[in-house]
Amino acid sequence: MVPKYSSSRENYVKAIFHLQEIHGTVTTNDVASEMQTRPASVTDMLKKLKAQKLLLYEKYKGFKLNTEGRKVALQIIRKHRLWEFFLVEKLRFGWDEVHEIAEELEHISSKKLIDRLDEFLGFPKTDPHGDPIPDSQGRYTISRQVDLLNLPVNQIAEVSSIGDQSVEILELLNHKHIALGTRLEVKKKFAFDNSLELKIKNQSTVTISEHVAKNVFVKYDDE
Amino acid sequence: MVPKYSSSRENYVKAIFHLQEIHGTVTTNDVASEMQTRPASVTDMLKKLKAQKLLLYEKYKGFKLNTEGRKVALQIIRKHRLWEFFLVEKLRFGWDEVHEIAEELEHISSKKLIDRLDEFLGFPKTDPHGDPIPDSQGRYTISRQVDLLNLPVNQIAEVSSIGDQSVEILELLNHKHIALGTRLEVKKKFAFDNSLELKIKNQSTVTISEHVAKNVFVKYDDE
DNA sequence: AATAAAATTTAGACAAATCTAAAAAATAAA
DNA sequence: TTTATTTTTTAGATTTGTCTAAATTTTATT
Repeated sequence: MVPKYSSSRENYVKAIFHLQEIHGTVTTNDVASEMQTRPASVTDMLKKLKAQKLLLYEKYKGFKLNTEGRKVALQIIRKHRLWEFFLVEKLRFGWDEVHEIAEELEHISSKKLIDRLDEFLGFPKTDPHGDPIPDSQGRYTISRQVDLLNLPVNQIAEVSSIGDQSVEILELLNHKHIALGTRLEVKKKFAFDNSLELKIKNQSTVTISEHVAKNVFVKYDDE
Repeated sequence: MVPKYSSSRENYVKAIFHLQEIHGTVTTNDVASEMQTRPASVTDMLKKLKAQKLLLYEKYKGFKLNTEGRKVALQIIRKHRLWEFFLVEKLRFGWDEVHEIAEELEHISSKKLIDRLDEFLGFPKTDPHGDPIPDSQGRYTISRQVDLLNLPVNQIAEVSSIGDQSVEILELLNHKHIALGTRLEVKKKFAFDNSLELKIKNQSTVTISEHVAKNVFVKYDDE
């Protein structure tokens, strides 16, 4: 009934996973600065993670998680993001205040708990920040979040957030039937003023200015 | 943002609180056997708790929590019981499987989290085992859980659990309109066969056998 | 009241996670 | 390709929580 890995070990695995997603390979200093700790402490932990067979590591060379390590990382990320979703959707927290609490909750060990929570929340695909939530097998779909200017033409996407929170832009978007969750695609880009022509799914075709496009963020599945 | 007390310290405080509720005063051996640890470890921790001013302790004498210690204990108990309630009511766990998970969740530090959870759950007064949940100030109403044979005559009480889980007893109780949460009182006790006459609140008067009475547990506010 | 038994505490050790300061290895620069 | 710089690792301490074995204090029993 004792957790397989300590909170500390889990935090290292999570940090390494995060860094190797960005840079491919990971260094001791990277981890130290990511985790606000000392390089010597990182080295100490690397040895333990290697002994536990979560890590490919030879001293003075770079390192990365092996398959088992990635599996562990994805389960922690799953827990973190499901708890964040819970805090925002059920307990009415703002998305800016949930991270710290989820840092604690992600270390609760029960697998059954997290699977039941997932079900209770309706199997959400992304957390309140738009990041994907791995399923109980660790599978997830990478969705990219970009503003409309950077959305490839003919790529179907879903509105995930609005940059500018002014009443004015919301009024404009509302008029054009664009809201959070709306599925749409860019049909044409006009180089002259960077305005866009959008096809709102199952709806009309509308035109928006560069200024608006910059403030509408969408996500779409990669590949 | 670091928790004020470690999980280990919190577990000791909780155990001491539990024991002093039962026996008034607490001994080193009591705590050791309650926590499945060694007396020497208890002594070590007592010193730390005393240094932290949670405990009245002189060596070789007994000890007990001071006001601050009791406050801390009640907040942990509050968290434990609210999480148990959540697990049973929202995530459909059985009450026999929630204790261990709540042992972990009770150490999550955010006060705001627990107050929001309390609100989300509708400010429940008791956990799934019928034990009282302290409010955010640590106040709670003691309710006693007894079987119907031991319920004083004319004492209004609420059905809190059923001992025997057979289909047969549930069918019988269902027929007599007795369910979890039903409010009732004992009007008459027949010494001949220990059968009881009950008044179901806002409903009929019914008679049940000793066998049934033994398996129906109720709770009522003390004093 | 003296002694036996039980409870409690101390002394000293250990594991986990962290740190500082110094040494070693790898990389960059002259 | 030496030398200088940066990165990484080691050596040795520290803190927290735990343990065993021995010593001490309290309580119970003749």
